Amino acid sequence: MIRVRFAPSPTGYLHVGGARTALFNWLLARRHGGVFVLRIEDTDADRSSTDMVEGILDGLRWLGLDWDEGPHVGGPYAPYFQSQRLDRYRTTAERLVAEGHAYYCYCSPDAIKTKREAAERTGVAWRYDRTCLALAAADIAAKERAHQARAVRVRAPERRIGFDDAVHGRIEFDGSHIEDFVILRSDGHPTYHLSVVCDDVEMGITHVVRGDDHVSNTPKQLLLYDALGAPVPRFAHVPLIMGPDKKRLSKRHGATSVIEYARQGYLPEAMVNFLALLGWSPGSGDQELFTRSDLIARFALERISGGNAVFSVEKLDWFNQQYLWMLAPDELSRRVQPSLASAGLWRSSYAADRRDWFHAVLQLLKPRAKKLTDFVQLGQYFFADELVYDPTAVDQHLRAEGARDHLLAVQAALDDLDPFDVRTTEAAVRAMAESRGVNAATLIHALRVALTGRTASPGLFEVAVLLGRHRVLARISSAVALMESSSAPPQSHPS
RNA sequence: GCCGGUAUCGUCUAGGGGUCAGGACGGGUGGUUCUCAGCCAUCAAACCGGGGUUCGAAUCCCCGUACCGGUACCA
Repeated sequence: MIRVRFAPSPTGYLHVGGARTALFNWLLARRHGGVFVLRIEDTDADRSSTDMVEGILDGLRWLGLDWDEGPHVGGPYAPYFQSQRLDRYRTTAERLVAEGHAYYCYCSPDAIKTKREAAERTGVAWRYDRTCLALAAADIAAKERAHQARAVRVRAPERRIGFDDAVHGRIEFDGSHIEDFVILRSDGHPTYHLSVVCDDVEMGITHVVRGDDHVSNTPKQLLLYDALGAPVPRFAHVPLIMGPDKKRLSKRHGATSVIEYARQGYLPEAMVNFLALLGWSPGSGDQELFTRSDLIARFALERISGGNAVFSVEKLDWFNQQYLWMLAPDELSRRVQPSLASAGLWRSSYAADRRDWFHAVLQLLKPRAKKLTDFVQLGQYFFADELVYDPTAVDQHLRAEGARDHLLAVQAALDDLDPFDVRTTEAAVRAMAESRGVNAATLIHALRVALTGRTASPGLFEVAVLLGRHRVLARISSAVALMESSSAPPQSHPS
């Protein structure tokens, strides 16, 4: 039975890199009918908070990565918060000392820091000098009597140590580079190495899938597995996600939190598809779009790329657009609702008697939308009573020669058109253009600005019909009024 | 500095001793058209460098270089 875990430390929101690591773990578990454990690594109390924990859980829920054991759901190895497991780490550390795998170190962090800095100045690679390993029994007794603070260090053997990584293959380290590292701080808190290994062992984790930044920690943890007499899991170190400048992805590259992408109108299914293909590929075939079950069926650690990958918002946008288009009308309207609501443009009738109309509008706008939030801007003239005129558009098409008369004529023609549909409105406008001796485009452009306030929109006649005769006529009047009221200083809008 | 990892179009990648080095995003051009988007067609764009091994290397080996990560009583 495969057991994997995602073990975030709640010092921030769920980062896209963490999200992808979680996704890979989840895919592996689902692929093999295993268990996906969520464990919170909050041993660093200063930097952790319960708000952050919930933020991370929200991110995972949004992506649809459900965990089988962990916060809220519990499980046979509860608790799943490391801050509630501190006694186990302490006990384990004591056990390692008792068995001779570790020893107490009374050196103060400051003293060590001083030594290290001195060593670095002379260009020598620093390792803890084992001062306390050499302590005589009497010295130790004296320090104990004085209640001197002590940390626990592992006694690192001088042998080559390596492992077979699922993505990188064999990775080996020379023991001479591994120092006697601290596993239990003098305040009784474990360091990362101790807590991960303890928990991974106790929770029966079979595969450790984590970021590449952990490869150099692995030999130390291998030592711990060995000292504990525990079976070593299979490791898979997945490459990091970078910004467009190839630097570690950070806020200055844009959003890094998955929840931020949710807010920006991205769909979780698009994010999952995008993230899955960032550093992983199913191999054969040119397919880019994968459903969740496709991904589960094809996922394999061995197909994860070895190199870092650049996060491309452009490609994410494309995925999002693809998934947006696949949404059924009802589903699309349900998902667009929050964006419209926060812009103050949502009406409950859109889900009731005006449902069909609303669906038709979304359908018309859809090819122009990449994100859910795009519908706010794209559909402003459908959803708001007050039209927002783009000054450039007004200058260009409304203040044009004869525009006023053209619009008035079109208005009259549309007034008693029956029926009022795409075919009839188009025919009427084109006929009007011909009788007035102008290009149909001239009338269409002016009319578009009058109806939408802008130069770009879906097909003008589709827009007109969905707006409805009443609003069309009214907006033409408003446009004419606008021309008359502000005709004196035509285009005097500096800056 | 030391240790570890990685190197195929701008980006994500497929491939892997003999291929026209394939796809996708993005970009260019043309078409459709009332604008925008979309759609259709089409183009440009890559095997980090140097040595080997081999009939043949992008692919295997070595050496460089670049980039990324680590080098804590952070995780």
